[in-house]
Amino acid sequence: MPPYTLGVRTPRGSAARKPGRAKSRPYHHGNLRPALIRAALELVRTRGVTALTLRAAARKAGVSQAAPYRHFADKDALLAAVAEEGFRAMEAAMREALATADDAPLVRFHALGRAYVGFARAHPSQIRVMFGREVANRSAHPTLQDAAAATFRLLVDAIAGCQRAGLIRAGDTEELAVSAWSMVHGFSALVIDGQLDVVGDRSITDLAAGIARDLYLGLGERPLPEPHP
Amino acid sequence: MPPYTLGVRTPRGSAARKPGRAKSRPYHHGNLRPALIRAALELVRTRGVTALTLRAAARKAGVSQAAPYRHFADKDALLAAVAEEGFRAMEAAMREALATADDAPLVRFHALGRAYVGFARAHPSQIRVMFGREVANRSAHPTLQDAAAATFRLLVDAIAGCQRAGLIRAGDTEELAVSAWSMVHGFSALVIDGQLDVVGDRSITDLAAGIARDLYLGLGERPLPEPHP
DNA sequence: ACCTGAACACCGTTCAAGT
DNA sequence: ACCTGAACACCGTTCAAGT
Repeated sequence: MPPYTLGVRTPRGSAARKPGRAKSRPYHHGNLRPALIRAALELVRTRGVTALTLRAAARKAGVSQAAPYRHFADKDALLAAVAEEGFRAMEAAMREALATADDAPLVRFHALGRAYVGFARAHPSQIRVMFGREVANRSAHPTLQDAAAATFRLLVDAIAGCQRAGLIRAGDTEELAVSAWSMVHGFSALVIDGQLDVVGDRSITDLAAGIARDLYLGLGERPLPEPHP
Repeated sequence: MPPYTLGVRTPRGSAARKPGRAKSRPYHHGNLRPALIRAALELVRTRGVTALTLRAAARKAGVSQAAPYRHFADKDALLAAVAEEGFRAMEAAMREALATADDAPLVRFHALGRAYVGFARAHPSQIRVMFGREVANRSAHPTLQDAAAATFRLLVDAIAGCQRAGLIRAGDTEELAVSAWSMVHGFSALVIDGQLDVVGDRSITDLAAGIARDLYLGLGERPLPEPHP
C-alpha cells in the first residue's frame, strides 16, 4: 500500500476564487488564525490526530505552508489551540447536561459523568489531543490549563453540592473529585481505545452503569443504602 | 530552533566493527527482529514515542532503512511489538508485587493497583504505546491483545479472591474489575499526562491513597466499616 | 533468504524575498 | 504587517538490485 493517498492537491484558489467575484483571492488572508484552528479541528475530527499537520491545515485554509508561522510559533501551539477548544466544548456539553438535569444533587453529579463519557465517545480524537502528550509543552500554554481547570471545577462543585445534601461523605472535596475524575476518565480512555474488548461482551452502557454504581458505593462489602440514581 | 538536533549520524558500522574482530559487520544481521524491538524500546524509553521512527530503529540496529521491512509489515507492527513487550513487563511487575505481598486478599488487590500506577509512572512513554492509538490497528495484532488480557486477568482474580473472603461485595467479578481498572488507569493517565497540576498541591502519593480508599468505600455517605488497608 | 541504495511523496521549520 | 517560494533535514514505504 502506498503510504499517502494521492492527496487531491486542490489547485490553489480554485475554491476561493468564485467566478462572479471580481477580486481574486487576496494576498492577505485576513483571518488566518481562526481559519487554521477550524481547519485543524476538522482534520482531527475527520481523520484523526495523525492527519493534523501544519501543512495540511495551511492547504485547507488556502495559504502557503509557511503562512501559519505568522500566527503560531510551531505545531505545538496549533495543537494547544485545538486542545483548548476541546476543553471549552466539553465544558459546554457538561453545562448543558446540568441545565437539563433536575435539582437533585446526585442526579446532577451523575449527569456530569454521563456528559464526560459521552463527549469522549463522540470526539475520541479530540480528547486525545486534550489529554495525552500530543501537546508537548502543556505548561507553555496557560489558557489551555485554565480551560482544563474550568471543567474540573464543575465536578468539584457538583460533589460539594452532594456533600451539603449529605449524599456524599464529608472530606476534602477536591480529593474526592480526583477519584471521580479518575474513574470517569479511565473508563472513557479504555472505551475509546478499544481496550474493553478483552472484557466479555457486555455493552458499554451496562459497564457505564456499573462504573457509576461502584464509584458511589465502592467495592467494599457493606449493607447497601437506599436506592440511588 | 531547528526541528531535528543534528542527528549524530553514526558512520555506519563504527560501533559494529570492533578493531579486534577479524570479520567486518556481516551482510546478514542474523537476529534483526529482536534487535529492532530492543532499539525501539530504548528510543521510546529515552526519547518518547515521537522519537520512535523505523529509520531510527534501523540506524540503532546498524542496518539500512529498508531492512526492517523484512521483519515487520510496517511501522504499526513494530509499535505493536513494543506495546506487547510493555504488557508483558507490566504483568511481570504485578506478579512480583503479588509475590512479595502477604496472603490477605485486600492487601493483594491493593498491591496490584500500586504496581499498575508505579509501572505507569516509571514507564510513561511505554504505557502510551500500550494504550492509546499509536498502534492503529490493535485487532491486527492478536498476541498484543492476549498480553493485555493477561494483565486484566490478574485484576479479576484478585477481586474474586476478595469476594470469596467476603471483603468485596458479591456481583459480576469482571464488571467490578472494569471499575477498578478504570479508576487505576484513569489516575495513572492523569498523573503521567500532568493533568493533576490543576488540583491544588497535594502529593501524588496522598492522592493515590485517596483513590484506593474511594474505590473501596465509594463516595456515598454511609457508616464506615472496620479499618481496611 | 535477507539486506542495500536510490527513489518518491510526504513532514516541520527557516529565510530571503515579495506585496 | 502578512504571505510566498525555495530550501533543508527529516519521515514511511517501495523496488530493483546485490550477497
